[in-house]
Amino acid sequence: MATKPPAENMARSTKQRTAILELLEHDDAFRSAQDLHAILREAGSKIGLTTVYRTLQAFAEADIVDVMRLPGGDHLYRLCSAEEHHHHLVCRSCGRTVEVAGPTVERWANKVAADHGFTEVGHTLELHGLCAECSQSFKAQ
Amino acid sequence: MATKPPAENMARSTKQRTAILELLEHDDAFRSAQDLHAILREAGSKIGLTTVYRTLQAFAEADIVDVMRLPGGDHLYRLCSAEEHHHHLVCRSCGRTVEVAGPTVERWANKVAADHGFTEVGHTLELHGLCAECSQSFKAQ
DNA sequence: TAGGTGTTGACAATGATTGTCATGACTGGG
DNA sequence: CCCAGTCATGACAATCATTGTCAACACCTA
Repeated sequence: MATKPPAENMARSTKQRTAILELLEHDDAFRSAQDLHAILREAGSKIGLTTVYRTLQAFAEADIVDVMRLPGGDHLYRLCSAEEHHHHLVCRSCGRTVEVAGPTVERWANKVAADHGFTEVGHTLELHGLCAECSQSFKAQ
Repeated sequence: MATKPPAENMARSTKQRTAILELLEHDDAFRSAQDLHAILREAGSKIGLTTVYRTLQAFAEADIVDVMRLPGGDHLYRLCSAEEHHHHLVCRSCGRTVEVAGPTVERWANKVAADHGFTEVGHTLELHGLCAECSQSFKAQ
């Protein structure tokens, strides 16, 4: 897949934004702003941490990336293919991520909410485990 | 319900721990450590913020309270009645909380995980919306 | 190419949470 | 009932991700 233009609703296309996007495209795991910043600096970029944060935020608002929260509270970002609502199944060893549609959960959530008189219901759901490969390694060991 | 002794696996029972527990017992919404600290100080207690944090952490580890994370990343705590695994349906206006069992979700999560070769799967799920009462208020307005 | 405007980046500021450590409060044994 | 030993407390400093600020800069269009 070729690098997309940074975003429709962001006024300008800059080196920094392009660099961040490219990085995300070659990565199928969630990364933190700090991670991405470190990688970019490592690669010789002079990009600022503030910019990385701002850019990722903008991407998130534009639905270009998905955000997830670590137990510690940090934000992780990942380029997402699916357009519609979906959830993530994340390997807690290698970070590999699978996108999962969850019509079952949506229905369940709506029903439960209705049962209790709640309206305007949203939900957050995350699955985490060990992917096939990492399961192997652990077993081998 | 009478105030329970602070905890089986905490060595000592102190005024501070009892105070925190009592507060949680009279509250059916999630509260932050800072909130609880503020309330206790308001009520004349000289309890320290550090203590509140530590106590809540200990309670959480002992499964005396449930923890949830705000989008901002803060921790919220609430005394929980159900012993088994369950989820929460939280009103984002008044904070009222309903405990919800989710066998449907558990099953779904396990199936999805298995389909992708994942093992040792866990999940986090949260429902948030407007409770019946708050829905009314908003409509009226 | 020139200018206006959106972006950047260094730095300071925020704010929740955690670490530290001397002082103080429980509890069981005598 | 009192004492010692140990665990808990609280004031304070330290962390650390994230956000705010603002002058300097880069992109895009005319």
